[in-house]
Amino acid sequence: MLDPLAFYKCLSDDTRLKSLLLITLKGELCVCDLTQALELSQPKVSRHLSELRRCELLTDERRGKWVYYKLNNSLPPWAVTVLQQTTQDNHEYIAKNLKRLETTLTTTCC
Amino acid sequence: MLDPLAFYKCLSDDTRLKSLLLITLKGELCVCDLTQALELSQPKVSRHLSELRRCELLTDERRGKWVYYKLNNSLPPWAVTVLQQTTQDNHEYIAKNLKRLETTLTTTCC
DNA sequence: ATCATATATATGATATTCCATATATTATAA
DNA sequence: TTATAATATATGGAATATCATATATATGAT
Repeated sequence: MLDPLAFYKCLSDDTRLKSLLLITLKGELCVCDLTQALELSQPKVSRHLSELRRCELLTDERRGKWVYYKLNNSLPPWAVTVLQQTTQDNHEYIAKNLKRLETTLTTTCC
Repeated sequence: MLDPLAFYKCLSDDTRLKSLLLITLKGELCVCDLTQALELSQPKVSRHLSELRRCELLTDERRGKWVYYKLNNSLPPWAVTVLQQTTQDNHEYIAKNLKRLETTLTTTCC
């Protein structure tokens, strides 16, 4: 049931941490949203998201062509607190990506 | 001023995470306390503590033969919250080490 | 056929570990 | 007082393990 070490290993990579914080903030995002927001290759983003899914931090849901990721509903409360607190107090860390996310979301995404 | 990625990289190793949680719980501990509690080699513990100091999560203070480590007073509040919340809700993760800590602390430590 | 996403493999980069040794402090003996 | 030993901690260097990346390819939906 998610030990803290596995959890923090997930947070210890730039791509995964930013993805988690953006998803925490936005509720859910698809792979292409994150690919654009983070300015990274699709395989790279996909690979990290799949790891976050494997560790049960995220769940995925396909809707048409897109696959949306959101926080796993069964995350323990302490983990949710950690993600929310980190998101709240580190806005600069994701500011640039958030901005890109917002401008590409208004236009069509992928 | 401590970015979240650097912080979580520090928490992504078993030795470092357990050391941090034990120190969060106990206030301060010396290297030999941790060496015994974690049942690890002295150089291994020392190396990880020195990294936590380098990243400014911990500060050290020599008192006689012993070097005591505690949480850095200038840790940002969100980081303190994360450590406290993690310690509180993951007691099983450090239960065995805590027990060892308590039995060796009563006798002379090193 | 096209678009979005996932995976496999090879490779490179980083982190971790161990062993031996160095330094620092204290205690003890001559 | 100096010399020596004992204990606590830190570090250099080599061996190993772990992780991240790019490229190529595969799958699945429209």
